[in-house]
Amino acid sequence: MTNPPRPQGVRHGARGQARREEIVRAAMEVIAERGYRGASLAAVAEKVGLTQQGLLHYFPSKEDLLIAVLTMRDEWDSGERVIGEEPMTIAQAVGVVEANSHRAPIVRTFSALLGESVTEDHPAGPYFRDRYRLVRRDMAITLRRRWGDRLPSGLTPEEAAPLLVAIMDGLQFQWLHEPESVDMPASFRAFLRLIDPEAAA
Amino acid sequence: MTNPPRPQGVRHGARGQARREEIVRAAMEVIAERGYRGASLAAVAEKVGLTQQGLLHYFPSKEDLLIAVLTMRDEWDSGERVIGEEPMTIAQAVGVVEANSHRAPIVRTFSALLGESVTEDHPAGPYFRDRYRLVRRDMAITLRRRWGDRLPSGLTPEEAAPLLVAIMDGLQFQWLHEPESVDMPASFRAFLRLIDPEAAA
DNA sequence: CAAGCACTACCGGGCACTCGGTAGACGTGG
DNA sequence: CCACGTCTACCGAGTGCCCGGTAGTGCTTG
Repeated sequence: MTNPPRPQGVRHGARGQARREEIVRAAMEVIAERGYRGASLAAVAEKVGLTQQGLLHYFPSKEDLLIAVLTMRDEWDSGERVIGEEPMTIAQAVGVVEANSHRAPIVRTFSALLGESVTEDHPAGPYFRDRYRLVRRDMAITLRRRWGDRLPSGLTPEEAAPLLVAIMDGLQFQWLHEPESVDMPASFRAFLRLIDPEAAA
Repeated sequence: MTNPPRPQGVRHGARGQARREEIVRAAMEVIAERGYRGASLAAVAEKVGLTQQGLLHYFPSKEDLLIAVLTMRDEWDSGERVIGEEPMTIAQAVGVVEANSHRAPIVRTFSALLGESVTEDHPAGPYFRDRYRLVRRDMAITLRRRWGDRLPSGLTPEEAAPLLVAIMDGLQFQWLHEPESVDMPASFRAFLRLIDPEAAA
């Protein structure tokens, strides 16, 4: 990882960086509760014991805060992997789904953002478009490495990749709406059995 | 007073009903552009050549308007079928996906609403929860009628139903973000091949 | 003392919704 | 046939609230 460039404008010390992370986490919570549009800076500020204007010291605009949330997610769920370098394995994908099933608030945050992002000129629009592009490409690579140009079910990796991504997103919405009726990890594994009946994942 | 009045408040004539439909369509457009939270009554009113107050004459609150949008969708895509009576066939599902791929604005409207609906106390929350419940149940029935208790791939209808629903929702988000990179109907058919390699849809 | 940090005070605007009206269509009875 | 009351349709003005963002000021700490 290269040296993180100065955000812009104000420079922040070590203590400031910790505060920034605290703020981003609070922002994720508020977004989970009310969406990005419904999230007010004042509500985020209150969670970390600041006034709205104090918060604006760290993030000069609401959109900057959103970008920080999105960025943190990338650093987060990429875990050890360096983003855009080595795609995650199928086993790792199962792990992510499993982990998500214990982190409703975070899943809610990004599902809400995904939904909003399809509206016109939404600040998270480009993020999700680029992310989908990347994830589909990586997933196709992963599938090809494991099964070659034809999956057991006869699909090409390029056909299956968008389906895998769609399943993950789609299951999250059903699960968020009725957790007791949808077993997300089990459903995901069922889908993997669809791809390869032999695999134990 | 003793006389139980129409739903509440104002009664509307035939001309009024036409106006109401016009308003609901305009509301769908505005929601597609800015989400429910971002949609202002004034913007909807302007689209149909009314003031915001004139609009409130037809729908006493913003939430009432949302409910009308949701209701219209049910009447709409249920088409000939009576909702909750006869579940749609696989072929009909393919038809819906095909049709959706030519109706980006409507897909955008409901994808945006689905996203928002996972936030706390969102007025569309109960709608989507009930809808998912119903659609999963119906889909399981459809799958069982067609393939019995085990699909060719070995899954039970109850395991496959949430996956089918998830695929439809998930593909929509990818497609909305990059239509030229995602062939929604083709992907959906690919998924059906996953379920039954023999089937031609 | 300067930079980081957080505040008070303020602003312009948008929001859903209310109140109180007006204009026209329509049916009824004198 | 026309006055009258009622009903639908709509608008102008206003209310209270919340929003993101700006300006300026002072505390604290390395």
